[in-house]
Amino acid sequence: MADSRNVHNSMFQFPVSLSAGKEEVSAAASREVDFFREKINRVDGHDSKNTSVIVKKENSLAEAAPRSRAALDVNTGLHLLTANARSDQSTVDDGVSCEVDDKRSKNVELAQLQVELQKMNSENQRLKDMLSQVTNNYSALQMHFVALMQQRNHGVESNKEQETVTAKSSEEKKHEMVPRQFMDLGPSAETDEISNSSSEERTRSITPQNHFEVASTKNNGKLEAVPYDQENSSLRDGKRIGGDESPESESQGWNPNKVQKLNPASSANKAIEQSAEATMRKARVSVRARSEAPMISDGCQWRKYGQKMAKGNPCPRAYYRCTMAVGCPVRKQVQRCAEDKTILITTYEGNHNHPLPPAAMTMASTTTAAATMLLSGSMSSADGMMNPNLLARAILPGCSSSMATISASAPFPTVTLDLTNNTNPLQFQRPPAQFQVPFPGQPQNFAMVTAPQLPQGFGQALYNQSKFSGLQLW
DNA sequence: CGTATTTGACCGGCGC
DNA sequence: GCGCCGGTCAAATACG
Repeated sequence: MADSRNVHNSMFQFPVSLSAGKEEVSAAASREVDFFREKINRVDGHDSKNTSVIVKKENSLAEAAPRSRAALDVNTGLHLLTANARSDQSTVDDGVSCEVDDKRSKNVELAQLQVELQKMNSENQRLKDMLSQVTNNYSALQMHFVALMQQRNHGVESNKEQETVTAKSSEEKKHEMVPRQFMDLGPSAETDEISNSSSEERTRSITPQNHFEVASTKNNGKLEAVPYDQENSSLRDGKRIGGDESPESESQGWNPNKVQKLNPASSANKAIEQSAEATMRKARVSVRARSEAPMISDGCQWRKYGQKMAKGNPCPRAYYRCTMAVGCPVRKQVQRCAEDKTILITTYEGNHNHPLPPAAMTMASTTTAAATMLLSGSMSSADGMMNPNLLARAILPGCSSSMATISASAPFPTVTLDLTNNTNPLQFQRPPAQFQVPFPGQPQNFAMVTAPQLPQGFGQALYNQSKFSGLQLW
């Protein structure tokens, strides 16, 4: 619980501290299509549909202020209010005779209202935080639940999968009794099954946690030397209790092969988790959205490091890496759809090793959730599609239908989130091995991205989820 | 002048 | 082994 609390603290703090940065990012990327701007504005503007709890509060306050100011006075203890109310009354009843008093009382009333407003804002913020915390806990629980469901399923039919998965090294083969060892990026199952950790560790592992200092200090500027993402780091957390925090072990996660060479005496558990990390690194989440801009704005800072002509597509593919933190392993590819150049395909890879502004957390949590869900259930072609519905529902619970595609085809498992509002999404890019999953539409908790082109209901649902769950995975 | 972007070179994986 | 291809690097260039 202590860890969990710390996580919450950090999560609630960094959006505030980074809010200015977010604005800068948005300003700098003014030409980008900012999918989250609308949501942010709505957050600030207290969108009524999405923030029902908060809005309820605000509405009641807004209405209460003019109507029953006396009642508010009782609550706030501001005696001036009563006087103001009386002065109001006098203004109505005897406005001509007391002009000076009326002016003064109006000023006082104004000041008092401002005080009230400030109080309400602070309380609103507090409520927001509380709600985020609750949502976060809920999300963590659901993540854990999904992981456990996958775990149960794999417990039944994991032999074949394990043969495939563990064929990579003899060391790993020694641990065939450990289900989901390779496919599980979810820290929860890892700690559950391998380290038999306590519930406290489990809670921490499934709770978003950042180890930014570790990640940033251990790398020397080379992205390849930074295997860390938050989930991986939290995954490691369960193991790191053992005490191995050497930079060498840090770098091992990036390349499992190198791991074996560098540290032949490493335990199989390590190999397992390193493999999982490497797999997580390869997990991809692709977002399709209509955009005239060269790149969608997802709240992060990106630096272009390459551009290539991809085969079969006249449009070049641009490669970006996240520059919000030194050594952040997250990269993304941006490419226009060959068939429909208005569609921008953004593929995210990896997890951020740093706090994100709220706008970025929307997308980031989506991709992380997608990747985690995908990898927790799709590491082998036979098993990966075992429960696509579960995965899909976890990632995109608010989608009505045909909004996401889960692909376990080579080379990397990929989740594609289609925001183009097409009735037949991904018809061009979907390889035969891919799955397309319809989603029953009950908004739950995972974040999602939205685009201006989205139908209102969908956008709202996504916004609902993203606003609160954006905090949960990062 | 510092930072970001461009772009050709390079590298590793993979199929033949 | 060779060539193709995707991805990355890094020097050159552009930009503010």
